Amino acid sequence: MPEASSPTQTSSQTRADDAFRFLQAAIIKGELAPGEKIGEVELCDRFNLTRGPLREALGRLESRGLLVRKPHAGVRVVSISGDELLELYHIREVMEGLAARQAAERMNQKEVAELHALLDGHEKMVAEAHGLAYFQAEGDYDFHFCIVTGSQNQKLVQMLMGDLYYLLRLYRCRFSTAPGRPQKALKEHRHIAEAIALGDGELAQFLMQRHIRAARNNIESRLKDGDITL
Amino acid sequence: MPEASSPTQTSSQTRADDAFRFLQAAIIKGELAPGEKIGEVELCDRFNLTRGPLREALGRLESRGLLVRKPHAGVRVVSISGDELLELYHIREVMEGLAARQAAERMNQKEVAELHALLDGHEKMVAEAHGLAYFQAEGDYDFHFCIVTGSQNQKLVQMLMGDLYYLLRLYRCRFSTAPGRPQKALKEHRHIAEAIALGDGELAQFLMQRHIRAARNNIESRLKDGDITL
DNA sequence: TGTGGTCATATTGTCAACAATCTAAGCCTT
DNA sequence: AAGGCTTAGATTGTTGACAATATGACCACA
Repeated sequence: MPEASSPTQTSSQTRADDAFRFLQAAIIKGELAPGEKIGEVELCDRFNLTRGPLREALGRLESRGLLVRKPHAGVRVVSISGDELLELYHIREVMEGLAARQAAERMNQKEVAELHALLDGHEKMVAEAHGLAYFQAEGDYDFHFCIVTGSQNQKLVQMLMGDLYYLLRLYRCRFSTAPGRPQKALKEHRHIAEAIALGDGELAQFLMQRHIRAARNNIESRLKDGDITL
Repeated sequence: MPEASSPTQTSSQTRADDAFRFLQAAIIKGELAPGEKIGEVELCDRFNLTRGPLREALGRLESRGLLVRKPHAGVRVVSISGDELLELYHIREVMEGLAARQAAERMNQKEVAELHALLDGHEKMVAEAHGLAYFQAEGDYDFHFCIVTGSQNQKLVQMLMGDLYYLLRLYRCRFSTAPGRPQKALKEHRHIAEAIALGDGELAQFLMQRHIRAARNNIESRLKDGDITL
């Protein structure tokens, strides 16, 4: 069992917050593997926690879908099937479509300029990777994150960030990029950003949905081809 | 402070489950009012719980958006603004649209027949209320619940049931019915069910989205007219 | 060898006590 | 009267011990 991310002292308000962060990071990094059964006592030893805050963190991670808890029997890291992954993409499609529409209606000029600048940075990145990768850093530098935030629909942000994104991140690095896909994805991002800049909500929604549907179709065909197993 | 729902002994697996159920019911019934600050010790006295399971229940309710917790400062029942309510309806529109589409693709003939029977029962109910109300019991007898379940998209069910429906139920009984609206809503339900029976996912999605948009528009105009304050 | 029963141990759920933090009341100054 | 400071008490967060439940090892029997 490799040693997990080292917990360093931080400015969080509660130990439960710490616990949540440690565990989530360990899950996303695969240090706690999908399907793996994990025990409270072991986790407490490993992350230097006591059971109270740990249990609270487990509850939060459960509500995010990252863990599956069974009363009296313990906790497993979630493991989702190919079909379930595709269902997540269906949900993502409609929700991010809505986010793009609302972003088009609500983002101001400064924010739109920042979005374009973000894409300029991404374009440089793709070029440096010789078109072989389009890796987006998490958080503020992620295109999708910026659109969802730009929707200014707090509940939508919360649901996507809380319920979907972390779950999807368990799997994202599994999909090596199809040839030419980074440039294409970047172009699609550009089109979406342009629709948003024009305030054309309907078009932004349409383009975002198409973009995510393309990703879903890609995953679906690769699952069928047996290129990927989950 | 009126006495809350009486906790009766049930067959749940943990006291945390009990606590969750008691509290959720009290919130939905308005016994714990929107915006109200609630204290752990008081809740323990009231529901005959200890703080461990109670805190776990509070965490779950927080993740469902029914409570707002602030570290070291306590818990409040959520209170959402008119704008926030309308945002929820936007989300509901796209997600239930997806649910209707997937239900059209996946529900079998028996399930579709049950859906029609459900609507027959609703029609009788509306007639008995002389067109003045279209009250749907929660759970299995709720049209929307049946559609979402019929989508067979587990994550979608979970997100709608876990993140949206209970929140919306805090507010539903606030909206007295516009004249003629029950019959209209029932007719819209019928159309949706017919599209599902035909397996026409696109039409089912369109009709469901229109149905929910109508509800949102109704709420929006009444908020603007000052008919309703939250 | 396979199946069922028993029991010890490990693990999860709960409890009560202690620690940490916040809030409101009281007092003093302007 | 209003504002600021201090402190006691209330409340929330954590801890460790005990209770409840599940699991796996071992044994007996067919």
